[in-house]
Amino acid sequence: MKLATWNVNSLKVRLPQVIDWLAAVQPDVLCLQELKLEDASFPLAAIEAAGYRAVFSGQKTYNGVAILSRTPAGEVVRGIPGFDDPQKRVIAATIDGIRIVCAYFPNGQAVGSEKFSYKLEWLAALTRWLQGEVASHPELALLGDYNIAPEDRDAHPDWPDEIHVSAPERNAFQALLALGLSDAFRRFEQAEKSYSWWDYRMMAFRRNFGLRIDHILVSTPLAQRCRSCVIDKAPRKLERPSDHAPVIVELVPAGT
DNA sequence: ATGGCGCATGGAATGCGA
Repeated sequence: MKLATWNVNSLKVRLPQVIDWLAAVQPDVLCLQELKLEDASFPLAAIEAAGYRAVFSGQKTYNGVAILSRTPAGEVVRGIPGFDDPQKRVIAATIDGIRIVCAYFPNGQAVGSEKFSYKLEWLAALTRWLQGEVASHPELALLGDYNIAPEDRDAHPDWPDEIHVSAPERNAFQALLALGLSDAFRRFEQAEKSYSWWDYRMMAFRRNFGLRIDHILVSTPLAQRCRSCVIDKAPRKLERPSDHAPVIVELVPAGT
């Protein structure tokens, strides 16, 4: 079973790439972030024609998240319960017994800014909510664009000591791990300077001037089933790419 | 990184992302 996440930076622009990628990679679940479109504009017909179902929480211009899956999604939750937020950043659903949480974490803009405070409040609310989710759903995966590079090795050595790598953000990431979650990518040997995002400017992708900010955290029962976790750089090499690459985790069947 | 691009909105110039 394959679970994946991809910040597409406009589903309208990236739809052909998403359809091609589904056919090539055949994930069972794909979490999407930054749809940048309203629910009424969600390209459901094209996704169903590709053999997938979808649940989504869209928004004009900014944000917007979706979960695509081969099998039906139940217990759908939009947003963080108890955290009133007009920004559409979270959708959760249960698919084949696994609680899938798809999240587009706030950027934060600059350490100390108003948006940075929002990022930390949002992170605290997410963590609080997930504590209960992990307890009620032993098999849980949190997939998305975290906008946090958890360790120094997750940022290019020349990346400034600012947003995405600050102590409060990294502490918040550790608080998610403390729920009993595990970074699937780090369960395996990986190349040095493995990143999932590269700025469009400055030939950043060619120079590999990037950050690893797209993650898949898994609960202990799922961690034991992880066979691999990879960042797929192929879509970043296409014409008009998203600035993010997809991340894929492969699970072996339960009880094997 | 000083900025550099890409996307959305709206129909030019600006805000935002990371």
